[in-house]
Order: sequence, then C-alpha cells, then structure tokens
Amino acid sequence: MIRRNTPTKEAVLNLLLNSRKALSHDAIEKQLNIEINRATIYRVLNRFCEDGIVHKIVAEDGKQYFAICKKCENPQEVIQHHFHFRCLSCDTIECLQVPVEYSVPNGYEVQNTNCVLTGVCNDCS
Amino acid sequence: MIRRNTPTKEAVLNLLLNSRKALSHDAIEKQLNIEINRATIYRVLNRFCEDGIVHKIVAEDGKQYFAICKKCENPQEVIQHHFHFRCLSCDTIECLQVPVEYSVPNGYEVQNTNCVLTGVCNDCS
DNA sequence: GTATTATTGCAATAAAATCGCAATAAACAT
DNA sequence: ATGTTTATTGCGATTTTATTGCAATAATAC
Ligand SMILES: [Mn+2]
Ligand SMILES: [Mn+2]
Ligand SMILES: [Zn+2]
Ligand SMILES: [Zn+2]
Repeated sequence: MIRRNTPTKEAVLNLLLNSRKALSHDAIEKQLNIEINRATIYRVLNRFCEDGIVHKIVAEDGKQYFAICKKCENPQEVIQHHFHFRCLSCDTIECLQVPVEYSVPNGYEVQNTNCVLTGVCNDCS
Repeated sequence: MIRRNTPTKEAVLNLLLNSRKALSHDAIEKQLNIEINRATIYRVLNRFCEDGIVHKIVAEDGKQYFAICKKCENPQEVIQHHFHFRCLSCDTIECLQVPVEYSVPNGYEVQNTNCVLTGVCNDCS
C-alpha cells in the first residue's frame, strides 16, 4: 500500500512534530486549523503507527495518545520502550527518556510495552 | 460510606480470588453463575478498587482488567507496583511478580503506575 | 489528460463504561 | 419480630472513544 501525501497527513504530522507532549485524538482535532473529519484523523494516526512514524500510548483513562517516534542521532541512544508520564494536574502525557527495564519468567516473550506513570509533573508541582 | 455484604459482592470477589489472571468485566460477567446487571458489576469492581482490595489495569485494548491485591505474608515482599503481562495468543492479563523500577526527572511525583508488557506467554509459546 | 486507487467525508455502528432514578434489601435499632 | 435508614441493585438511557461501509474525491503514475 503506497502512501500518498495529503494536507491532512501533513497537518497532523506537523502537530505531532511540534508537540512536546503526546496528543489525544481530541487534542489533535482541536489544535488543527483546517477542519478534518474525526474518522480521517483516526485513520491517519493509525497509518502513522503502522509505518512506525508514531507510537500509540493507552492511558488509564482508556484513551489513545500519540507521539512521534524520535530517532536520536546516535542510534545507540534510541530508546525503544520508554516510560510515559501522565500528569493528573495538567492532564498531559509525555514520553520520558527512561527505558522500561524488566525481566519476565521463562518462556515469556515480550513484543511491546505500554507503561504509564501517573502523578504530578514538574510544571505542576 | 459503610459497605454491605451482598451476594453480588461475594460472587465477584470469589471469582477474582480464585482466578490466576486479571479479569475483564466481560469475563467476570460470563463466569458468574448468578445473573448480575452490567452496571452493578462495574460498581462492585470500582468499590473494590476504592477499598484497596482490587487493582485495575488498563490494557492497550482500552479495556479495564481487575485483579486481587495480594498481600504477602512477609510485608517486605509486597509488590506495590508490578508489571502485567498481556498474552496476545490466549488474550489474558496476569500480574507478574516483577516490580516496576524507574527514575523520573526532578520535580516529578509518581502516584500510580499502569505497566503492561505484551507478547506471548509461556503456556502459548 | 487519463487511469488507478489511496484517501476522505459522512453517517452508521460498535464497544466500553457511567449515570439517574426508582425499587430492593442489608444492617441496625427498637 | 418489626420498623428505619440508606447502601446497593436493576433498568434504561447516555456518554465517550474508536471503527467501518460506502460513495465521492484527489494524489500519483503513465
Ligand atoms: Mn512515547
Ligand atoms: Mn496486578
Ligand atoms: Zn502537569
Ligand atoms: Zn498466553
């Protein structure tokens, strides 16, 4: 499936690129200048995830949040699986540069992680 | 708010006590012998969470899963924040006896964690 | 320009969880 | 045992989040 460039795709991608935080569908829709249909936003986001451009975080509120997958200049510093922080005060989710470290029992194979720490962020404390 | 004992409460609690896995609302409803209303099950579960008897895990599927809070005989061994494992093959979630370890930037205060590792469990691999 | 088909808009649908309210029943006092 | 209080339940409606079917649109290649 060859991807095509569209205004919608550009707009959503730019939002994510310029955001310091992970964005919910709702936040994206509100921040968009141009009017884009709900379903389209979801589809664009899911395509980004499929293509590995963006990763999805599911928070305790059951909502999906999206953030750009940052590639460091030094590939060794690329943090694949990292913690996320959800601030109850300002109601945001951000990617922490903190790797998720764990050990699992024998025979268990981990393919993905979804780790969210909840509390109060530096800005709000 | 003083709690009352009811057949519903007993039934749901026994299910959770005897389950090796965390249970979704759906799973609980199906496994119950007696017929209990959807909303009631949710309310019972939320009360358990408020009372610290049960903890809630939200998975990437956006659904809530519930598991008994196990108190070890040795209080030092009580694992407050632990990882959870979600098996894509048998579609279950279980509590791992693996503590969530992390460090957060200055000024960040963590109150809760919701950490789920996804992959294939030992039974299915 | 024309053809192909990825993408979009729209409305309908699905799925999970909560809420308002009247009816019920658990706990307690008499 | 009987009555009172109010926590709990059942029911339906509602909210919220996300997906889907389908026809219309538009990006890309020829
Ligand atoms: Mn992230
Ligand atoms: Mn657990
Ligand atoms: Zn904050
Ligand atoms: Zn399994």
